[in-house]
Amino acid sequence: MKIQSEPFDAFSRLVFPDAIAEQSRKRFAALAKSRVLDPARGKPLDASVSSLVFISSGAVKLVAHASAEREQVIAFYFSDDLFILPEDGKHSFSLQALQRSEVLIFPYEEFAALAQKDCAILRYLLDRSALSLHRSREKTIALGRKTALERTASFLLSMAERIGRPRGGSVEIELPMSRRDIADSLGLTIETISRQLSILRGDKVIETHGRAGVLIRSCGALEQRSGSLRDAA
Amino acid sequence: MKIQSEPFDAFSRLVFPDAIAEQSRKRFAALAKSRVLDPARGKPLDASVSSLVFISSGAVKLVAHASAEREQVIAFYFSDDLFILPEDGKHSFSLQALQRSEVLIFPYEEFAALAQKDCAILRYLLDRSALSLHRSREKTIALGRKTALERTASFLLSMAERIGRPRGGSVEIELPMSRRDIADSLGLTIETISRQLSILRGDKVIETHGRAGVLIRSCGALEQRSGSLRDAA
DNA sequence: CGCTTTTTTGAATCTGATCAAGACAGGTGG
DNA sequence: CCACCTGTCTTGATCAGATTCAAAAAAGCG
Repeated sequence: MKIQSEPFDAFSRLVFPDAIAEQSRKRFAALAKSRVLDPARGKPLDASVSSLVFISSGAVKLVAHASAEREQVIAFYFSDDLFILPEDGKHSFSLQALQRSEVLIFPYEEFAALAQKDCAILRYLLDRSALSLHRSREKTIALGRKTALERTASFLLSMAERIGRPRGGSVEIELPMSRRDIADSLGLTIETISRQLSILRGDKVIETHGRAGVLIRSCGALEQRSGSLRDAA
Repeated sequence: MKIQSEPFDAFSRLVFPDAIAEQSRKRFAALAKSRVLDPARGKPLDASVSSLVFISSGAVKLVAHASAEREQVIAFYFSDDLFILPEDGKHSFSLQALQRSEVLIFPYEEFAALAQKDCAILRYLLDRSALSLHRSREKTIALGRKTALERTASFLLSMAERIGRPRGGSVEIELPMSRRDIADSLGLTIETISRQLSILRGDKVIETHGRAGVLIRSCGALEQRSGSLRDAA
């Protein structure tokens, strides 16, 4: 877990072209609010206006409150992710830390207006936005047409890709989120998540170590259980 | 249903700033493939590469094939909508017409590269992309945490907003999609959709006329049944 | 008007939710 | 260092909402 001493510098290196004027950089910096989010503390984000959020370090969840007791995790985000936090509309949204996280928050409209002077920045935003959209569509498929086991397998594969550490033929994951978070992300209950993990454990596809540790022993076996296209053949 | 004699002109008026150079316009035009999609004909779109699609007239569905017999409708698009058709990855995607539709197809990478010379165009793309993302996230909430009745109510409200015609306090909708399409969009079966519509009809919230005609007699009553936030209060 | 396709309705089944105990991890204080 | 305590996770039994299977009714078309 790397700690950025200067969140804005990390953001700068990723988003800005090398040639950007120092003055321009400063205008963006003036727009940024830097925050440290802690899992213990309350809800950090007023989503009264659409924001652009950059995760400098840590891990967060974007949560939608469907109603009083129903929460839906829209997405998980990790270091170097950049995404749009929507303003509250039919549902209310909030950003919650899974672990201590450093984030940078920009008002979306102002940022886009400023970026309109430099196409490279807009282009970067567009591509990140397209990636978010692609992931959201994959989630739609999972929630709409996959069984509990398939959703769980897909989730593990997605986490392996994003935060896993390859260990020979296996992949080791340290899950920063609880079973409840996983359940709220997959549209299931914690009990169901636990049962699916037990099934995968029984099939020797994964090992679990403590609450957070997961070792994927066979990505192939997991893919077969994930309900993706190639398996239908 | 208006018919555009010149799809590219319609696209042009929406996307390009007035000041765009004629030469630049021509370069975009050279990139565009114009197609007429028909419901009867087979699958029109090779999604071998990411595309940008503009619906000049008509109505289409973006479908993901989860596996042999499982289809998920990712989204419906209507006149003047602009969106990204993803290339095939873990799942395969296709675009299918709900009615005769005129569409414009651009290769995404080439379009974005060309647009990089004009920030206003990139900005338009970004905003449309953000809208797609927002709709996709709303769908995630529906599929993850809503009951069959709530999903059906949300669907009708969304269609009322996008293609409905206000009639006093009511809204009249002419649904271009079949029950199967609705079911595939909401992650349910056609039987369940039919049952939910019957319930809403029984409650005098809607009337149905033939297959396609729906009259929302009370948007408020429908919102109460849609499981959105305000109702929890 | 008759034929095909889509939609509606009904009954049985099943997957995942709910309710209810236990087991385990991991932190705290003796 | 270990016993205890708290919150999370796992497992089991029952329940409910949506699916599946089956058939009838309605819509749209030639």
